[in-house]
Amino acid sequence: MSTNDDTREALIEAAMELLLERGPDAIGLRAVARHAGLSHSAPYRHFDNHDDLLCAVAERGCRQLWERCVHAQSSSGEDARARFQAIGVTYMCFAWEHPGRFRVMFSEVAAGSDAVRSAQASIFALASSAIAAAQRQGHFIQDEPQELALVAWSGVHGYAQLRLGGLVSWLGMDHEDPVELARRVTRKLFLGLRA
Amino acid sequence: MSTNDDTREALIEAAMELLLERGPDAIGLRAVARHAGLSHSAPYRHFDNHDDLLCAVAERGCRQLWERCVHAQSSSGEDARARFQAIGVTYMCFAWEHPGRFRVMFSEVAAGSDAVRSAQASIFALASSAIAAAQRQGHFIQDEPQELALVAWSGVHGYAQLRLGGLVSWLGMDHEDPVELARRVTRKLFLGLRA
DNA sequence: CGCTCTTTGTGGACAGTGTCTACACGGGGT
DNA sequence: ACCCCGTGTAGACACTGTCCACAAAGAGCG
Repeated sequence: MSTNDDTREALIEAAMELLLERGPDAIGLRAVARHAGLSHSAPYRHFDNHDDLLCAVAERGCRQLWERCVHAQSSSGEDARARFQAIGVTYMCFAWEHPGRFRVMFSEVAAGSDAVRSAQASIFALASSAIAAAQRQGHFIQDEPQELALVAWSGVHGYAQLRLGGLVSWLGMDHEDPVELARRVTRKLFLGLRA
Repeated sequence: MSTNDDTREALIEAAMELLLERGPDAIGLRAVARHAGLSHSAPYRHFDNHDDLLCAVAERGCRQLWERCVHAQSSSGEDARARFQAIGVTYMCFAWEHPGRFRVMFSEVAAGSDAVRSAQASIFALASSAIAAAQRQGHFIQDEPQELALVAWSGVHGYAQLRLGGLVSWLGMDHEDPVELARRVTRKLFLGLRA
């Protein structure tokens, strides 16, 4: 319930560590409290719910991803198309490097949280404005930017999700450099499949 | 452990009903057994594990989706591009109509099962061969079909996943006909974003 | 027939979980 | 000095996954 708190932060941090070490199922309310050196019911002073904790973790993950995307975009020159591609590649690599975080960010309970959705919306807005810039430079087709962003995000997100599901390694493509593969996929999304 | 069994089928069926009515979290081992009118430990005669049950329903879901894709493809004419698009639209609509099933099919535990992965591979193979056909008709670019299928599937799967996450309704696009929207997205994936 | 052995189902038990409630402490405002 | 209120604790309850020991029921075989 509280807004400004220190132990709340410690609990989220403990949850992130547990998530990193043992995956999403390890973030139980009691396990997190134990990991933070607190009693089993302490978290209820800072979170409504188990789901509430998960949403806090998801929100933090979204903000981290957003930061990385912002940084990748701003450090890749002036060409709007390159900037846009940098966002996509960063997104894919984030999912690849932090599978647990990514899973929580787009889990079912996270989907029901307004805070998480607004954090996701920031990422979407970033992609959307990058697309608008690329449109102004004449690289992208002249269409509703929102819808283009939806399509682009679908491609990037789907690739990330399928990779987490093990598809890429099942296809025998996992020996490739993840960054290079991500680049190829984003380029194909950009160019389309049409002959 | 057993291979041919009737109650095993009943348990899976009970799990599917529970999944439909109350979502993925409702498929507990005990809850499923109760729903099937059995004792709490009966499922252990037919499944190794809770995860094993989940994988069985995931596998069944994959096979259902595969059947629907096959049917959609075969009942949409001779044009290879239309056949390919039919698969994508069917995939998106399946996720939209059966969100619980879809979530289980691509959950973390399902990703660890060989049976599920081979069921997913059937879907991928379907898309892959549809792409090869479209290439032969000159509709698709001449590139490794496997990689094209990966990109196409990424787009379709990502859209489905994001829609489940509530993104589409958050964008205010949920008043549109889902089939029509799915068509637009697949067309954009086909055409690409390039000007 | 009677005897085993395997399969299937049952209930009991244990640890672990989410959640609620009752209690203890400690600092800030009146 | 007093009393709240925010924070932390332990206890309890129902529920879960999992394992174990047991019962019934049938198959194969002397």
